[in-house]
Amino acid sequence: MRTSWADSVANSQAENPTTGASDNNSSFHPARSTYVPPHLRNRPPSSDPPAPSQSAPPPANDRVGNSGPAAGPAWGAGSSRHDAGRPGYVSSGGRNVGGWNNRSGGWDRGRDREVNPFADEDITEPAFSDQENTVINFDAYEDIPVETSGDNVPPPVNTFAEIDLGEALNLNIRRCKYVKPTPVQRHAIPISLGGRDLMACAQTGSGKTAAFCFPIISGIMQGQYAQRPRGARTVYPLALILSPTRELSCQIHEETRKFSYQTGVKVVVAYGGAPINQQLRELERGVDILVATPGRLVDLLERARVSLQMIRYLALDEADRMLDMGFEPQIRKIVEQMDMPPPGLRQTMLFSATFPKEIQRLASDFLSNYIFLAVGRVGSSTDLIVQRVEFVHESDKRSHLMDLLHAQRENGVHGKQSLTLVFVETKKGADALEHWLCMNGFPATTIHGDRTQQEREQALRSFKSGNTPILVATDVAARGLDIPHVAHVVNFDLPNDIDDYVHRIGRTGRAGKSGLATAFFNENNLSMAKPLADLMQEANQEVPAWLTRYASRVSYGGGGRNRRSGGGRFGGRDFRRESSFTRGADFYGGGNSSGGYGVPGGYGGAPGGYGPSNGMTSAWD
DNA sequence: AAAAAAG
Repeated sequence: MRTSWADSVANSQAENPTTGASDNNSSFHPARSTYVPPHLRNRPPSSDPPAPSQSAPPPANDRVGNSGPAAGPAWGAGSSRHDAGRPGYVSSGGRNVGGWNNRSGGWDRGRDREVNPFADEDITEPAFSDQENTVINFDAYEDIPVETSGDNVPPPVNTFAEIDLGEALNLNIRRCKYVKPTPVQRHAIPISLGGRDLMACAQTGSGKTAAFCFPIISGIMQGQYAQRPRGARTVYPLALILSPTRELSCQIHEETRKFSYQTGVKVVVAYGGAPINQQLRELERGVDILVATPGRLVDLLERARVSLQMIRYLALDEADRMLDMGFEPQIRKIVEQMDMPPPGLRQTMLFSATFPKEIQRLASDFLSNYIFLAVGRVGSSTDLIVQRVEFVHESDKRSHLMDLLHAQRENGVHGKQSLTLVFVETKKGADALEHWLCMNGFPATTIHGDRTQQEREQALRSFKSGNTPILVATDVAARGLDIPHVAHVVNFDLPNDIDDYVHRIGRTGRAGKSGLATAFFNENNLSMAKPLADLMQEANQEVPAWLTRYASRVSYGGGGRNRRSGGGRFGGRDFRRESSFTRGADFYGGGNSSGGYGVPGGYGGAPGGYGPSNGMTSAWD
């Protein structure tokens, strides 16, 4: 019933044959007609054993790694490698014997208890049987503009096969049915494998988690890390992944577990609102990658149950959020004031769909000689999301929402209602709207920070399963959550920041599928008129004339913080490109005129600087 | 001003 891996390729090619025609700015067009899936690549004409069937995961006690029929086909000798400068790598002539899975630490005994994270795949979405839709529509990503800046940017890859991620990880990639890397993965993975720090700005739903997870897992598998101290009850993770909400941390954990299945790399999640004792027990069983929200991590650090002194990889998901006003002190405490190795001694990766310049400036404190990567337009899935704005007075919002929901119910696809995510401004407002919807016969639930963690997770489960096809949410659900089958995002209350809008609408149109986003605009949202109109225009959306009129009245005080003015097509642009020419002392925190971004060589004509003629590559060139 | 994140 699931399509096979090869069929997925065929399907994704057949589904959307015309996508490539529109964008004249793209300079890279992978030769789709000659595409060969990774498991068929680099294969000598005969003699190699067949690739394993990805529809039949091996039993849970399957031997790990180097032996068995899976070894070989994906890594032909002579395929290009990006292992330069990675300490500890052992080249093994294309057969990956010996370089992998020889970590010390001896918790192999725990491995046979490792729960198969792929086992419950088919029962998690009982309401949706069209499994082929879970395959990413790659053609939707073919023509995406890419911009990189920094010293010696490693070239992108076109397939997973040409990256030496290791047998066990590649097997998991196949189990996940990832056919080929998404644009952000194509660029970010070689950068990370090259040992470089990275600030990456990529559209919502484009596979950022895998982009930072694969190099971490691969690096840990290869690393000959010194025996970690075994302090009384302290654990010493090698990698830390931080995210701004508990649900997102959960999701990253789930995903990372799949990627690390039978690799010997242990992933543990820690977040607030859940009993700490169970998390402590998990930690005591060993942890290589710790996924956490900031508050609970600080708690664990203060109890000395976790030490960061062995951290080799730090990833901040939704990094701009993590560094905004509310979170910044906590993040600085974790990254700068505990025992984490400084930039240069760890590898740091920051990911988000949006990256305002002022946040980039803060973030550069955490980075060393980093590469900036921007993939896609205006931080959004743009073309895949149809955006509508309607003028709705505050008092009319509920009845207007009901009209939308009625229409959607009647248009219901295949008899089942598609999922609708409704964003509101306040927690009280969320409860009130949920109650009203339920009273009016619409099965709704709500997620916000005043609910218990149990309630939050239950709400999300109920929504995902289609049991409660309407979810009323505050911004707690705005970022990162990957909820399949969200057909419609309603901004019942518009946010005050255009970046929040970008993240919210990004809950639909995921994995290359289309989606609809409707915003209710009224006199309370005047400050959003211009940023919203600009964003929609850049995304080739139809902008109502009335909104353009509001937008042209420039007197609204900039409350919407139109960071994109003059910003052009990219959701993110490397702030170093501008600051290196303005040289304002305020950008450098005073006096620190060359090393402020960890960029050796400064900004002048020196080799490795940021002159327009060197140290920069771009997909446009 | 609101949201999130520790209990």
